[in-house]
Amino acid sequence: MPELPEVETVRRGLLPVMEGARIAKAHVRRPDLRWPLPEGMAERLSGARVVRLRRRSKYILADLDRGETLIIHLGMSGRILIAGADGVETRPGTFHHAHPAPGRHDHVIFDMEGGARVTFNDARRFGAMDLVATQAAEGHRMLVHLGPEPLGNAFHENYLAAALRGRKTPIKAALLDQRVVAGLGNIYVCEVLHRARISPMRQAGRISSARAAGMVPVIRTVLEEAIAAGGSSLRDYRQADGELGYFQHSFRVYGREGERCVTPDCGGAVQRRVQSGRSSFYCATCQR
DNA sequence: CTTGGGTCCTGTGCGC
DNA sequence: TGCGCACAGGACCCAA
Repeated sequence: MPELPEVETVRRGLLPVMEGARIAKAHVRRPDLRWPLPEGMAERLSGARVVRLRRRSKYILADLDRGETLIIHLGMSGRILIAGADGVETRPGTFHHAHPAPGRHDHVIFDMEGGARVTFNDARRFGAMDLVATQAAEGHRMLVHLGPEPLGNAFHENYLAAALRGRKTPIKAALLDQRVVAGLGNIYVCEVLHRARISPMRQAGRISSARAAGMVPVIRTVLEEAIAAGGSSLRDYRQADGELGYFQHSFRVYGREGERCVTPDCGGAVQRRVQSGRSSFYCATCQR
């Protein structure tokens, strides 16, 4: 899926068309995403104004002026595409021809006041949406167990060291555990561990407090660099405006099996190994 | 409680 | 060119 940097990039792309704007009409074309969409979602969204577009971990939250919040998760393959209002009224009475026909995996469409169209597209349908009272959003079952935001103040050296203490699971799995820290996925965990020179197989609880603490600034830096680059474009993921992010060019290990390790004076090679069903890319020479 | 594995779904790219 | 298989950014659910 899009991980935190990609979701943040999507949110930023949506800001100009969604925040402060009214959803003229919402269309649900396929209600069976990961879970069934909430009852009457299209009707409840149509006519509502988005007062704020937030992000929590890999979730986008749209607070509406009706006291409800739309929660969106992109799953593995979810995308949000924006089609501008350009050419909407090529000539009078042709509004319905302004946007091309929806594609096979365009499951939810928001036609914004002003003509822009926001489309949720998700081939694998691991994505999810729910619409709940804004007051209840933080306590939603998808959000309530999330750990701290890695770019927020609650995520700090002492916290991470304590969170890993005593854990027997490999550090790779611990960092993927959204209760430990919220927003990392397979790619960024691989990148973080390489920069921190920690083996993905090392037991989380066997990392010294100092080294555990040292991962905090690495996590922040990797995520901030990725956000600044507009996220990573891999397979079908793109920014909301269709532009490609370019952080994938900055990957040091992810997808680089067989290449030389880029750590100065290391000389090792990047290896791939499956851990609990996910590929870990790492250098066995400098990651310990 | 923690941990590991299977599962949902579709598309793509590779080797033969 | 066609076919089958491995693999893909997530996270829930259940068994041990």
